[in-house]
Amino acid sequence: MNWERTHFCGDLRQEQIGNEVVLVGWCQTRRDHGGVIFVDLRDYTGLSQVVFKKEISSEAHQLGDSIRSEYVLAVRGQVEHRIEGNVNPKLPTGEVEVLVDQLEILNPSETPPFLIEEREQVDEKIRLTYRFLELRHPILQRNLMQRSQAMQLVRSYFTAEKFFEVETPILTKSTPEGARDYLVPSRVSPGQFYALPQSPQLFKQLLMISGYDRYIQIARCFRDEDLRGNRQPEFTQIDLELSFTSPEEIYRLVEGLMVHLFGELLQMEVSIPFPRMTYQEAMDQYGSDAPDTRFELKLVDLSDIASECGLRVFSEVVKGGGMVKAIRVPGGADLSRKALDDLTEFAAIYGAKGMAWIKRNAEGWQSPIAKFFSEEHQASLEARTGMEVGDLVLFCADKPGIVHDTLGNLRKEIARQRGLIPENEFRFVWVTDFPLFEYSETEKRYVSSHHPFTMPNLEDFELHGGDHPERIRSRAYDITLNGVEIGGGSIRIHRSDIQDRVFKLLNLDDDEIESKFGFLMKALSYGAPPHGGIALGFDRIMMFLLKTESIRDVIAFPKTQRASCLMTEAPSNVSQDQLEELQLRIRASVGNQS
RNA sequence: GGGGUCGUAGUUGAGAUUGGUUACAACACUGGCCUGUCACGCCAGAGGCCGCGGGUUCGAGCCCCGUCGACCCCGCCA
Repeated sequence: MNWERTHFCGDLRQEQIGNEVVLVGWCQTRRDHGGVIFVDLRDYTGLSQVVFKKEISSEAHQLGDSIRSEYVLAVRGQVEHRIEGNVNPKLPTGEVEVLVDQLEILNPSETPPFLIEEREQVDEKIRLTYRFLELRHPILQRNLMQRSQAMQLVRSYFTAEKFFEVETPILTKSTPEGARDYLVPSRVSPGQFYALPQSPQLFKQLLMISGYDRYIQIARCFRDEDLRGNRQPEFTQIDLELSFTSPEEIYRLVEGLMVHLFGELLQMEVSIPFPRMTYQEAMDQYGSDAPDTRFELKLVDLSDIASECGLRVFSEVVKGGGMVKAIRVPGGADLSRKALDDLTEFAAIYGAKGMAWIKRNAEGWQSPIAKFFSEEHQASLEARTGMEVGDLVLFCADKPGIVHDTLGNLRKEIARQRGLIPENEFRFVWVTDFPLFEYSETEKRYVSSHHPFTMPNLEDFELHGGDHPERIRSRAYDITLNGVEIGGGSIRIHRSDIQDRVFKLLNLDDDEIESKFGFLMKALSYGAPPHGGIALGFDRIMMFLLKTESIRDVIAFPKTQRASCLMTEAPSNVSQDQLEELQLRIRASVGNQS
C-alpha cells in the first residue's frame, strides 16, 4: 500500500471537501460510539478528525476499533463537511472531517505515561524522562519551530549586514577567569585536558586580527556552574565581532536585530533607539545592573538624613561606609503586618539584617522608627521620597552591595505582588560604563567584571590604574530587557601593552600570562585592528519571544538543575577500558559502578 | 555549599493538629455496550516496594534520623 501523504493534519479546510486525501499522524484521542469511531489525528501542524463508519468501510471500522492513544496511523478517505451542528469551532480544521475507507496502523504504541495534552500538569521529572513524548505537544513544537525561524532571521539579518559565519572549536583550551570549565580528557596526551568554550571570545578576537572584519556565529557555550530557571549548562549565544567599530555601531545592529525578531515573530513594533543608562545610574536607581523600567519604585538615597537621625543602626551603617536607601510604595500603607514580615523575610535572602518601614497615614507616620526622626528630618525625608498619604516607605541600611541587591529585588517583588508590571511590554535598556574590575572577597583580588580583554576607559586607566582599580570604567555594555540581561559585550583591547597592564592588575604573573594567553599576546603584536562585539543570549531572547518562564521550554533536550539528562541518564559511568585509555582513575570514595 | 517546596496506582491529587486492621478519588488503562463525538456516555474490572534505607512502637503513608531525586531561590554564573 502506498501511503503518500497528500495533506497535513492541520491544513484541511472546506476547500478540500470532496477530495480524497491521505493523512498520517498520531492518534490523539479515540471516541468510540460503536457504529462510528472518531479519531483526532495529530501531526506537527495540528489536528484533523477522522471518522470510521461501518457503512463506509467495515474493514477500516473494525481495525479502527483497536486504535489506542499515540498509535501511528495512515488513513485514506473523503473530506466531508461535518453534519449540521457538529462543527467544532475550537479547531481550525473543525468544519471538516475525513470519512476513512482505508486504515493502516503503521505502528502501535505502549500506553503513554501521560497524555500529551496534559503535559502542563505532569511532574517535570516524568516529562523530562519521556521528553520525546513531551515534545509531541503543540506548544513545544511551536516553540522549537519559532526558535528555528528566529535562527533564520538572525542569519539573514546579519548576512545582509555583511557578516559571515565562522565556526570555532568546541575542544579548546582552559583559561583562568570566569566560569568553571567543562573539561575533556585527552587520550593522546594523557593527563591533559581540553575545555569546552564558555564562549568563543578569544577565537572571535583572533578572527578580527585575521582581518575577518564582521564575524557572527550562533555558538554553543558551556559553563559548569549551578543552574537556574533561566540557566542551562550548555546554551546558545548569538556571537558577533566587528573591526573598526564603535559601541554606537553595535547598538544600532542589535537594535535592528530586535526590531526584526520582534516584528517578524510577534508582529510587535519595537521602538529604537533603546534608552541608555550608566551602570552607576542603574545601581543607584534600580539597585541592579539590569534595570526593569516597566515600573517605578526607584531607590532613593537617604544616607545623609539617616546619618543624623537617632536610630543607631542607620547612623552607624553610614559612618561605617554603608548607606541607607528606601523605596516608596504608592498606596502601600494597606500592607498588613504579616505582609511586611514576609517582605522582611524576602529581604533577608539577600543579606538584609532587617527592614524598617514607615506608613504614611492621614494622622501622620505609623512606624517603629518614627521616634528617631526629628520633625525637620521627617519633613526632608517626606520631601526626598515624595511620600504621600497612603504610601509605604521601606528602608534598607547596609553595605552598598547588600542595599542594592535587597532593594533591587524587593522592588521587583513588590511590583509583582501589587500588579504594577504591565503585560506585553518590552523595555530594552543599554547599560554602559561598567566598572572594569570588581573586588572578589573570595579570591581576595580584583577580577574582571566583564572579561579580561575589555578595553578600559583610558582616561580612568591613567588616573586610577595604580591605586584604585575599582574606579576604572570599561568600554563594556549590556543589553537588558525587562530587567533581564540578554546580552553583553565590549570594545576589546587591541594593544598588547594595555592587555599586559590589565593582566598585571588582575594579579596574573608573567609565566601565567605566557602559558594561558601567550597566543593572544603574540597575535596582538601583529597588527591587531581595534575591534569589539557582543554576545546575545539566544535562549533568553527566545524565552521573551515565546513568553515562557522556563528555559527548558525553548530547548529541545534540556538538563535538570543538577545538570543531568533524565532521558539519556547522562552523565553516566564509563567503562574501565575507557578510563584506562585516558589514564584516569576514579577515587574509591566516589565510586564507579561500571 | 546553604534555604525553601515537593515525592502515595500509569498520571494528578486526598489520606487531619489524634499512628490502628481492606490506602481513597479523578483521569488514563482492560473488557463489554453504544451511529455524531470532540473533556463522548453507560456497565464491569484490573492496577500500590506510600522515593529509598534505618529507627521508635504491639502497630508507621503518617513520628524521628539519614539518603536519593525534581523544582524555586541564595552563593556561583567574566
